[in-house]
Amino acid sequence: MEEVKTNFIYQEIDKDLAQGKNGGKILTRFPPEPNGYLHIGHAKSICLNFGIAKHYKAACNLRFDDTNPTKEEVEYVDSIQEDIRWLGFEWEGEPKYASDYFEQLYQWAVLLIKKGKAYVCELNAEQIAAQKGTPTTPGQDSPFRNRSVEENLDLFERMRKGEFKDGEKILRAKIDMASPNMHMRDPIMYRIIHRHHHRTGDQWCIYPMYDFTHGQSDFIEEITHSICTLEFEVHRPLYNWFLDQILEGESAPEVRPRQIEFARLNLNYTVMSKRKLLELVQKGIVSGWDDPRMPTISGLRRRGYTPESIRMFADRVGVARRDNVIDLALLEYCVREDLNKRAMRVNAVLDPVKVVITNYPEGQVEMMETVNNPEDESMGTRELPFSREIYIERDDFMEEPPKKYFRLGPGREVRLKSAYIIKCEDYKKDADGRVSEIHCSYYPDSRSGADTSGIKVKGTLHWVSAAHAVDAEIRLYDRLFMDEAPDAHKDKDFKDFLNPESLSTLKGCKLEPFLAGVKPLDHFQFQRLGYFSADKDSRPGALVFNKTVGLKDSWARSNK
RNA sequence: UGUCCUGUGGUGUAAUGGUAGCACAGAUGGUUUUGGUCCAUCUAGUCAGGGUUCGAGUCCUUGCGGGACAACCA
Repeated sequence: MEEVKTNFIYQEIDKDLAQGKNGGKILTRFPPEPNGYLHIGHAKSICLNFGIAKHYKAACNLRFDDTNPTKEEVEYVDSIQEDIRWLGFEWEGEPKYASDYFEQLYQWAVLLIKKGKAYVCELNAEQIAAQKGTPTTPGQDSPFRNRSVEENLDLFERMRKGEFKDGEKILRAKIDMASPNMHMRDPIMYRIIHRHHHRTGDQWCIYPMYDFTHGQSDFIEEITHSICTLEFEVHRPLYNWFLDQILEGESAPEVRPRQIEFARLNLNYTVMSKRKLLELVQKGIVSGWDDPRMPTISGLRRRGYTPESIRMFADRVGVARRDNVIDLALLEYCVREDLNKRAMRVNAVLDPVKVVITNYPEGQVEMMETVNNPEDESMGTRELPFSREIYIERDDFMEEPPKKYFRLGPGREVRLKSAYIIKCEDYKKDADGRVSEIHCSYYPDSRSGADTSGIKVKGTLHWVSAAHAVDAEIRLYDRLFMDEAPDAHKDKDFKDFLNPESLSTLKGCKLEPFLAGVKPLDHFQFQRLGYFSADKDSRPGALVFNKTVGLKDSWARSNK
């Protein structure tokens, strides 16, 4: 039962299939450049490409677009694979690399030179920019545009041999310097970069540009549908032009890749460009690519998001061609939706205040049975220790509570979840006027599951037994940026909108003893608070939890 | 003052010439030993004008709004 939402890309593929294109074959690809970690925007693309493969019972390749050794690193290659697998997808065969095709690409470049469709140009970057024109004015031909084929061949071969320095020469396609499409104005095919490449080592000192690489790599792999984001739309004529050139005079191939663009994902209160995310990492504004405030896959994972929740999100945002900004609330909804059904309910008190149950026998401990997840009976039950002194949330007591406050206050009664009903008899304050201890009585005949007291209360509180509680550090997160579109302000840097309170670390939190032995990335609902999971920094005796997302809180909302 | 893309509730996304639907967000009520979940109800939309048609969100046209394109990045 694949409930894949339909979108225009599926419709285009269906049309191609109906026309008998590509021999009925479907093959997609996910083509990251290994120059950063994957983020939630990539997750949309991954779910789309792998989702199409799954829907059509076809496959999806993973191909690293590694044509720029100045930016790419093995660390990124590894993290990308880990993230895709974690999301629940498996690519076809071994990971592929554009660098696997360097020799073939070189031969195709030679072919273009021989056809008089490419030339070696000696203009520098500024000169090229200057003669390129603007979107509204045509460019001018390079003085090197009409070199002989022989000279171009010789020069290009010497470029490969390393006879020239970086930037000294480039290979350009000879198309049309007056084209209204800037990308058709004799685009650069190869540039000289004397730099070690993470896979080909020092074998090459010339590297093909994206435009001369991507379409041909798709062709080599027999990708049928090359799906990318909207900014590549203006590249499509060039994508097709290069394919036309290398296919000219050949018999028609079985598969001719087709580029289709869709609108990238934008999230409010978030930046999504790898360049900006890298800056946050490099400047130490966040702790790393996997900082739980980052919109990276690794950040979301550490934050406690599940692969299922991210896939659900990708499914719900849809795929179209118009620009969009998705509300962060939808992402949060998806993770709540998933975790609600799966997360074990436990008790944790983030900001503890002690309650002494004055009529409860000193030294007595009762084990209270409690359900692990009311949404899933199969998750069973467990026992919680109850004793004379417990902790409750400081928020759950008010000296002068308003009428609609259902929690504890002088003379008020509440249910302790899975335990007794208590009544507040008295409380103490410290020198600063802070409530330091609350004294309550309990109703022995109100025990959960065996309540014969007949008392009705409006509120139920979570709690932990003071003597049995384990301490933990809990990290709470708020959005990283205070502005809905931090990178959309012309005169301001996106970092001007950083939220100084995006991380708050709580120490001395009190957890029920069950939590002492949990593993990182196990998901829990801290009853009445939200979803949490143990951080990778967590150690036995020094527990650390991350708040993934809070529960919906209509009380807090109505009090705003 | 170019070329291309794109305009459907607050935010997304369907409707492929035939009843504008779904989700999130928001509001209200019910259930509840989580102020959660769940259930019910409500709010709110085709950018504007003209045209074609029995019938237009959809096709044509003219405007207007938004976006992309001038890296030896991808």
